[in-house]
Amino acid sequence: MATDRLADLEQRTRYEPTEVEARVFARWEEAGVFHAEPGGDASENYSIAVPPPNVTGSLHMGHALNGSIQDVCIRLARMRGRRTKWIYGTDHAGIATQRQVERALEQEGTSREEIGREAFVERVWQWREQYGNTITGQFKRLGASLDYEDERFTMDPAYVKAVTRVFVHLFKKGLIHRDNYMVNWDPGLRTAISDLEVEQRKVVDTLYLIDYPLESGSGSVTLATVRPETMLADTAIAVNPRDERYSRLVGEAAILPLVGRRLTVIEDDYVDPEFGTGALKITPGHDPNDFDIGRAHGLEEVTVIGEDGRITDAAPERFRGMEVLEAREAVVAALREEGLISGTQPWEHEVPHSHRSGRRVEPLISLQWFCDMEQLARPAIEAVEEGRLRFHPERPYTRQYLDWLENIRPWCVSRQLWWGHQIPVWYRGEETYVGETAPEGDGWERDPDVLDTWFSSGLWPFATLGWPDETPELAAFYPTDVLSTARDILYLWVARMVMLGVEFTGRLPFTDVPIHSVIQAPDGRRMSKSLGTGIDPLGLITGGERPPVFEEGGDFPPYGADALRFGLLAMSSSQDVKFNEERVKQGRDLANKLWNATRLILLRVEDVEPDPRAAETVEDRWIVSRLERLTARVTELFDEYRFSPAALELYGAFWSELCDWYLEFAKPRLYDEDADKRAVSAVLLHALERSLELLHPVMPFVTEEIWSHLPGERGLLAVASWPEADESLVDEAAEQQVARVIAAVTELRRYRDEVGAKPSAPVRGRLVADGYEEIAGQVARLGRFELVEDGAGDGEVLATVPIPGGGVQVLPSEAFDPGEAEARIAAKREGLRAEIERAERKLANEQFVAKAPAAVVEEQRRKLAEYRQALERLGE
RNA sequence: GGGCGCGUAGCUCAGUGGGAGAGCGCUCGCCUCACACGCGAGAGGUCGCUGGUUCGAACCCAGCCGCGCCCACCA
Repeated sequence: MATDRLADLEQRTRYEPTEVEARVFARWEEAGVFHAEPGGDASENYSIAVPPPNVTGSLHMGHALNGSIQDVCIRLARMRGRRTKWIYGTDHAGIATQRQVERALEQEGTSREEIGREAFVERVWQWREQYGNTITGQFKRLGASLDYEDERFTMDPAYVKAVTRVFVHLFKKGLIHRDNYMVNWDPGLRTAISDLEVEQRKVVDTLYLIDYPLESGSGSVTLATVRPETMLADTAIAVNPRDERYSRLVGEAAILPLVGRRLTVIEDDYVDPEFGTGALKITPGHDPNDFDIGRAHGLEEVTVIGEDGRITDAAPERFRGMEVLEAREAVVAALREEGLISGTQPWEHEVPHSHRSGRRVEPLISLQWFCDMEQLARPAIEAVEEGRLRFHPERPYTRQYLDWLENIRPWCVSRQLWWGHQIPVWYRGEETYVGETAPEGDGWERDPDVLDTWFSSGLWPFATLGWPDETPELAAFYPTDVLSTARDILYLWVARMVMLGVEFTGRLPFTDVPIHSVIQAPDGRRMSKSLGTGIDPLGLITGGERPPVFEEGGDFPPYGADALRFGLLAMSSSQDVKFNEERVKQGRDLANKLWNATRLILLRVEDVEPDPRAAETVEDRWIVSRLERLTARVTELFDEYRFSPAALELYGAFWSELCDWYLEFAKPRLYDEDADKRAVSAVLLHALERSLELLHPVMPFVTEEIWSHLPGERGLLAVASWPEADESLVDEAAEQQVARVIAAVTELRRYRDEVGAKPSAPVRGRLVADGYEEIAGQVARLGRFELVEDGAGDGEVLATVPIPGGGVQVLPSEAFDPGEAEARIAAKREGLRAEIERAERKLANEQFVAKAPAAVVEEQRRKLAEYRQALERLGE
């Protein structure tokens, strides 16, 4: 059996992720390691609620990065022995999902209006059945150790109950009310959207100057607007009270062209006398500022643009039914005809657009449900101020979060959609009923609107665990620990979860919020499906066509999930970064390196227990010590949510220290058939075991696969213990000594390279240096020198290669022609002289010696002495 | 309009007060008995610019130039 295991290793000289990953994942699932039965207390358990992807969505780069980050946290906690649950589920994603199904209906030549609400909602459920689990398979492919056995959906009956409970509670508390108010209307989706779903885009419009004749007949007032069509809804003209140019007009009236309405001239401080003509047309029905001014002055609110984006019957007949842009042209033409346009100019400004449909937002007065947020915001602010809720990195997110909450405005929660949580309000005539279930009696009609998707996602961390029922899951896993996200949904989702979590559970839903990079396309543009700049993470895992955003074409090689995870973690930080395929390649190479280092070790070691205390040589003590430091460092970085440095640190330590140096140091003992290999075997197995443990959260597949090849019965790595750094194994002396050996070997290799020594022939030399007693053989072997004792016939010393603590005298040999070495020695002397001069200058500076810390000064003195010695040896 | 961030090797990015780093790319030499997805050696940065603070600045401060993000109701 052990021989089978080794034969397998012997044959596979390359790590093949595709073949391994499916098999390893199946082992995890069979063992049930991703699911934890509720028990214990939330404070000792560990949980994360995954940001729920859209039901019909598929894995994009953001999911892949965020999934990798969360999986690191989850696997780390699991290895630390905590009862760990990564809460899984999907979001019904109101608008996005509804749009997909609408498009499908359009393909079939029908529409949601045609089939009716009930049938439409039924269709969406079918859609979800059909496309709803794509992403589950993709998360598994990534190796995400989510609790797939316990999947939630924001439209599950239990979740609906939670949403309803919350709405009713907030209503009874007086925080939710219905009002006619100005909202952001998306004419494409035909629904109201919240302020957060609006994005400002720079647009060049035409600014029109329009003359409004005065009622008195004595001239006119000129007004500026970029939206002439809205003049049809003007109900006043405002000027600044301190603006003397207009003071005689206050209280007078103008006549609205094309309409004939009488517009009183009012005074309001909002108007900037410096801007435009200093007079402002007031359109309370179609402009948020004018709306406020209108309410303050009790002006009439006229609506000329309807929810369908067309001109309403409130406008003169000739404009009715027109689209907004059509109406704009018609109004301008009509005004021109009357000679009332006194000028135009191009006008660049920011215009609100719908984040979802991309359409220009139409500010409209509409009857909607609003939630007052100020009261809910207070504890959410305090939690951050008191350090109970932390963002990582702290800057700039803490400040941004606080600024937003401190200036929070009412949240428009109703949406004119069919797919979502229908608002639990019923009407009968003038009566309104708000409750968790339909009211008794006939004639009640339910409010047709649904709630903003973010209203239900705001309950995610506790509604997924069964709230409002007091379930065992809720007791065991709420509050959760971490909420990982990109910054784009900090307000939209994170802040709202905090507010609602505190309001309904009395506790923060999580305590730490790591915020990761947004990964851009390689050309620096946003990754987006519509721009064609998206990169499918699955294509990188399994190998697939390289999308056109890459300069080079062709297919991705099958990098594997570990490589993608490593790459994403290594390339990300808090800053936005361009996608970098090289990092993924680096991850693949690391997996292969791990595999092959394993082959060397397992095919050569004796069957002993891994044991760092078996170290017998200085190199052994060195690697053991380095691994302890690595353990401490990586643990610290993970705990600080600094995944990129952690991944790179692991890579560097494993590759350079373990593979490039320690494995080379170990080879003589491994390959010597007569040697007692027990000590080196115990240390090698320890080094491998420790490396696998530390790398497992980042690269779970390859580490688990290798783990299964280790000798002995050891169960799954996924549930092995996370190592704790052991101070007593840190060995300063060994670290210093091996650092000198490494420097010495590098010097010798460089010398060989520069004098053009034949690759296979050793250079003869004599070691004249202190501190290499135990390890001179290693220096000679790795530096490819043949070190001889003093003796007759050594020949002339051709040169001295300076190494820490002395030098190596080079003696004549077959390896190279001595003439070629001279230039190199001269250059070396030059370099040393420069170093000596720099150090001398620094030490001659009295201020430096007086004010710099003693250790810094001492270090300079030490270096100076070292360089002087080296120069001396080179025959200055 | 307000706030925040970035500008470091050809490319992508680390690095917050004591001699400039990584990966890839490049040059030279190696199929050396784990790995060519490899091994060894090397070249390559006046750390955006200008001042200042400091014994000492990529790092702290001020200004400028160039990019980017967030927030905001100036027609």
